[in-house]
Amino acid sequence: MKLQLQIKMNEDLFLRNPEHTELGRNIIKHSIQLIAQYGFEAFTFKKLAEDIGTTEAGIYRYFENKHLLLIYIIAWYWSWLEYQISFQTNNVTDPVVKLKKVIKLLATTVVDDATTSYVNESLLHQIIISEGSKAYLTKQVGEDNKHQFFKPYKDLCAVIGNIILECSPKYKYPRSLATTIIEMAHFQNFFMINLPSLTDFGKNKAESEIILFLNDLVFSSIKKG
Amino acid sequence: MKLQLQIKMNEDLFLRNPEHTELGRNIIKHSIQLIAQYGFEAFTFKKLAEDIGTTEAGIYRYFENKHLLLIYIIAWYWSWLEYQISFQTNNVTDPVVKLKKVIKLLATTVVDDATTSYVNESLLHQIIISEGSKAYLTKQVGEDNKHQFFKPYKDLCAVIGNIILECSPKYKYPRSLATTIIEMAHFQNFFMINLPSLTDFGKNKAESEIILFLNDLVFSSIKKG
DNA sequence: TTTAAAAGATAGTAATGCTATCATAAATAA
DNA sequence: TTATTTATGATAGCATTACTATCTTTTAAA
Repeated sequence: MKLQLQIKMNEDLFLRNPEHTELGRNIIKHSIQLIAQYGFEAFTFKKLAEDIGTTEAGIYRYFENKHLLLIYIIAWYWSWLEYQISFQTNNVTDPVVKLKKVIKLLATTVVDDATTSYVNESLLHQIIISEGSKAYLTKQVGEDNKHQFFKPYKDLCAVIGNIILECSPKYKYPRSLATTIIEMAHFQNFFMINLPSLTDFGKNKAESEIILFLNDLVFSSIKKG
Repeated sequence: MKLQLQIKMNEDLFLRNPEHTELGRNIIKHSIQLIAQYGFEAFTFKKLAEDIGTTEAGIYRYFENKHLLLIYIIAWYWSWLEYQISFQTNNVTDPVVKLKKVIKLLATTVVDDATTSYVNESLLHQIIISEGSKAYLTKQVGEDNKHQFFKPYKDLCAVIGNIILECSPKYKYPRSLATTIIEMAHFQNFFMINLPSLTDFGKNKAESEIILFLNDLVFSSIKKG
């Protein structure tokens, strides 16, 4: 049985739907590779076009600019991750077990998912860590938000917030704790690799330790009164 | 009694020390204003030069590029904040009281400090919130780190980590918790203003609630076992 | 098989991110 | 005080980036 996972993306993100054409799928695939390789600042549509073997103008027919392309692939990731979470926590009744699974999913380097042929989730996870917050840390955040570009991130945050409430119905800050888990799963990873003295994981550089830290943080917060 | 607070900056950050000349101090002053106004991406040396009334080439005599200028002003802020913390927690013996003061200092919008004539700390605080992580979320982070550009941030993290250990000597993740407090003090603020559904502070939009959240997070983590 | 949609090829333009040079003003040392 | 270093101003230029426009050819759906 071979399944293709399809994620419905916000139409305002693109001029032409990249999923519908070979070139479009190549834009997604190669932009993930190039952003992971060069970083978002040094990534240009010209390099992307050369990498694909098309022209700059060709890319502009799909995406207005590189910022919207970044938001696209990041939004795709959050949607994909929400699906992963709902899949992996399906039939799990204990919310504590659910929350632990969520933390593990957030903090673990993803393996490439074969049901999405042109997206390399592993590279995408690296992009989320290094470039993820650049999607919203801009002056246009308000405009972008009006277009609902951050809905997948918000939905994920709501899902996690609800699991937190299942664990501890009286906990006062489920959403802020959810964003804290999400952001810290990535920031601690970035720091561990690049600025290890900002963390307590410099010696082993193991994701498992980030998971232990996050579990400790989350469950001591929500378990008490 | 009039005091001038002087912060010793890393010499590798600039070509010519901006503190030593009128133009240099203008570069710092106006870059803080313009980055706060336009955001870092839209900020250019040309706009800065026009704003000051000098030429682009003039700016380049002080800073190699805008990324190093950003690191400069952010590093300045962390150094200034570490000084504020050491000043405000001086003579405080109870580490819990100290840590609460630190959280408050991190999460509260700064008022302009008159002892630093050409730096507007209030605007700088806004820049830290929106642009702070862009200083290190780059492909050059390793190179920049070799030059010790992030030392002020690391020092602050160490100071806070030590206060955490004073509170709870057996706590396992003092540095990661310190970076979590620092980053979340700013991210929750950004979210509260720009993407409020990612937080639990959307209704009142009050910094005091972020402080309550962080206090709850931190003290439940370190108080047990 | 026509015809519309997508892609390729090429050009061009304003802004960005620099570097270089030469003249002048201001500060400092001889 | 003069000499000379140091900082600034003024101007030019250049490669890259971030687009927009147009025209032709290929591909694919009606």
